[in-house]
Amino acid sequence: MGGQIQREIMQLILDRGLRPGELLPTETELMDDLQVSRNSVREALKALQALDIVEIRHGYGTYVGQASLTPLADGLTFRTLVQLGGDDVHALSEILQVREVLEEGLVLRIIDTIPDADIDELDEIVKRMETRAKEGEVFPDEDRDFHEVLYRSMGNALVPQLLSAFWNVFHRVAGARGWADDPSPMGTARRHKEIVRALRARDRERVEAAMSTHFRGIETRAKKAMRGVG
Amino acid sequence: MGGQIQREIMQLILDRGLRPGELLPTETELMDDLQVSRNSVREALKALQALDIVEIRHGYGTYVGQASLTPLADGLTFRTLVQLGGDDVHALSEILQVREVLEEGLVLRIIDTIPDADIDELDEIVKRMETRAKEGEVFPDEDRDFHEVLYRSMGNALVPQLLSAFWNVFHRVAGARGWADDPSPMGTARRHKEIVRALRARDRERVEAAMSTHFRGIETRAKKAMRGVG
DNA sequence: GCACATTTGTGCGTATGTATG
DNA sequence: GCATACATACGCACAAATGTG
Repeated sequence: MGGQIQREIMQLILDRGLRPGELLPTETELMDDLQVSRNSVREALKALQALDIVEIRHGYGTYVGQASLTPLADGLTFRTLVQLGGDDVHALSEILQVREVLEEGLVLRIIDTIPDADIDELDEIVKRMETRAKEGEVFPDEDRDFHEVLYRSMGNALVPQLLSAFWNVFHRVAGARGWADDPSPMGTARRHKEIVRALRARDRERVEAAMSTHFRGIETRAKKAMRGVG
Repeated sequence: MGGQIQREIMQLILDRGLRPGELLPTETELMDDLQVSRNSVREALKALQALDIVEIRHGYGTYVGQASLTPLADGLTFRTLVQLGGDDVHALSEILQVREVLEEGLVLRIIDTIPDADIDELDEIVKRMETRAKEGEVFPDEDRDFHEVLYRSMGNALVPQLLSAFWNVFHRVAGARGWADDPSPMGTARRHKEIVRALRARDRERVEAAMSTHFRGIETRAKKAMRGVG
């Protein structure tokens, strides 16, 4: 089997109780431990690096990785581009649909419990969005921060990583295809502002409507981009 | 940069418009095209294989992969085990929480549109569950099929893959930790049956309640397992 | 700044395993 | 069985990056 050595290295990490950030044995030591050649060790490490299970630093050593969702973003990006290449724009709307279902469900779970401090922070982010929008600029970083702060109070580390992965796919595909930036930053800022207002009012129906409107905005923007270039 | 050759190979696939299942250039051809050694090509291919972007068949050739969510399942499994190793059972409940939000949102989107034929198929799956449960057996395959058929009518290929990835993580972690199987197959079958009944009645509130109960069952089962062994 | 050891990165040669004709 | 073509695996040598003294 090709993935045998990979599994042995993963098991070695688990057996020795190594934690993310800690140093792995050197390639030479792994050769001795697993009784395989250096090339085989390196191929296994490269595969594990692609999964963010290990992190390799030239001239220093190999660490246990964070097992982030980077590989998910990589895989989905490639998957989308390959399908777009075959004249299929369906893949991107599938990702958008999953993200929408997730966020509309998530926001209802935090509506009663999100601290006022977090809502204040969302307000600040929206203010920055508005400032940039007035100058005709786009604000991908603020957009990213917004959705991260929104679900921070859940204490679920997987949620922001998953959303971030979807977000990355969307923007990387847009970049690779040469699509234009958000054509209406003012509208995007306004839709985020309405989410914050609805949240502050702790108004369930209004929050649902605001989040739904937010995603209609993204959908429109994506379809425009596809028509415009693709 | 380490991932340079990987990106070049990905770009090569996109540039040549290769589709999943099609044959890539041989390693020798890639050496010539990219002007790098065989080892470098192989390490890049191994990394892409880990992401399911290429598929390597010994003695035959390298194909464009399906870009499935296998890497997500691998990464989340490792992530969970590493954190459990550090006395942290939080990671698994995070995954469960995301899956719950997803499924509770998804089921409301198909409630009015799922074809009667699919509901009939769900009924058949539940009947198989009951048969096995009566014999004291567990039914992981039927469980898997149930949630796949449930969302089939959405026409979103990402949904079942994502749910399947989460499902795999859950069961692989359980296996690696030596946790016991479902202690109450009858209860699990009953909860699935109620979902089908609520769906057939197209009763929104009842479906929500049934899905929520279903996840309370999984949660209980997981917590029991953790207490029992971990 | 400099020399040195350690570690990962790259390249090449060769032998072996596997599928096709 | 044999020949061919390909992937797989191993071992060695040297280059490049990093940390230490």
